[in-house]
Amino acid sequence: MPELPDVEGFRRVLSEHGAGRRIERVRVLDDGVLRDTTPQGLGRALSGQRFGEPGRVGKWLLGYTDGPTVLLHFGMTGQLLWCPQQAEGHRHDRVAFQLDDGELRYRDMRKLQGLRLATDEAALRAVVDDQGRDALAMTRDDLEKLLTRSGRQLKALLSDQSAVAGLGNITIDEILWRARVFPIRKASELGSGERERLFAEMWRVLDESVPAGQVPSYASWLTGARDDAPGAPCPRCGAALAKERMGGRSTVYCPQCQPAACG
DNA sequence: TTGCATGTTCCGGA
DNA sequence: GTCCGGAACATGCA
Repeated sequence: MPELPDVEGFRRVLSEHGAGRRIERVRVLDDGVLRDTTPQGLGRALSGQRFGEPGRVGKWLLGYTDGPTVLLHFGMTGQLLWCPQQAEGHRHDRVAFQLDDGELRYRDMRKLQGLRLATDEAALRAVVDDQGRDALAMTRDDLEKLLTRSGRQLKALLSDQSAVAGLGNITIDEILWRARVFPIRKASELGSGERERLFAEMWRVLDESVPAGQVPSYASWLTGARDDAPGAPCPRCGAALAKERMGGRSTVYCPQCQPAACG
């Protein structure tokens, strides 16, 4: 699940329930998600601190406090939930930040990523500086430069978090399908009309997804048909959708709307 | 039992 | 240096 829109949703959860509140205690239920700290270290660093207004860069949620910053990455299966007191536990709860009337729980089945603790500016920078311009902050000019200067395949380029931060597999397929561009076209070989469509559709997909806290599954979107690909009809033209591995990721596209040859 | 999954990182090779 | 594919990570499901 977690791509930029999802992480924006988790940021809202942290903002609504955590900002300005004191962390009474940190419960680490599975230290397999701690990347550069220990249960004791995390507890010592954060207990007694107050959460500030959280931030986000790409798929990283930045949990600022009066002191250190806790950085959360959700991998493919992570979530952040607000659980009032007495709420039942879940087998995939990994870390819980206890506040006075409930707790914020980091839940993650696969533990592909996890939590990091940044105790100073340099540690925070180390993570943030690896990220490219956040997709939501990208201007037309930013994307223009990125595309014209790179000979890489679009799918791979847009998946690269150091190039554009926040886009994930589902979002990228959706954007490329709406812009009618074949996923492995070389970025620098796109025409100006195609670059313009890419920017417009990136903006539209994010604009509709961010308030929803996920890339929504609509019948008129590729998302509504992709689970049944290959073979499911393209919501736009009815041709059979294709599903192939491109740029190292499973990719769904419409051979009719997104022809491999320049169009 | 096998293959696949919406993420990232590391490695070898072109 | 750039780019690509493949494997690895941990877990559940069809």
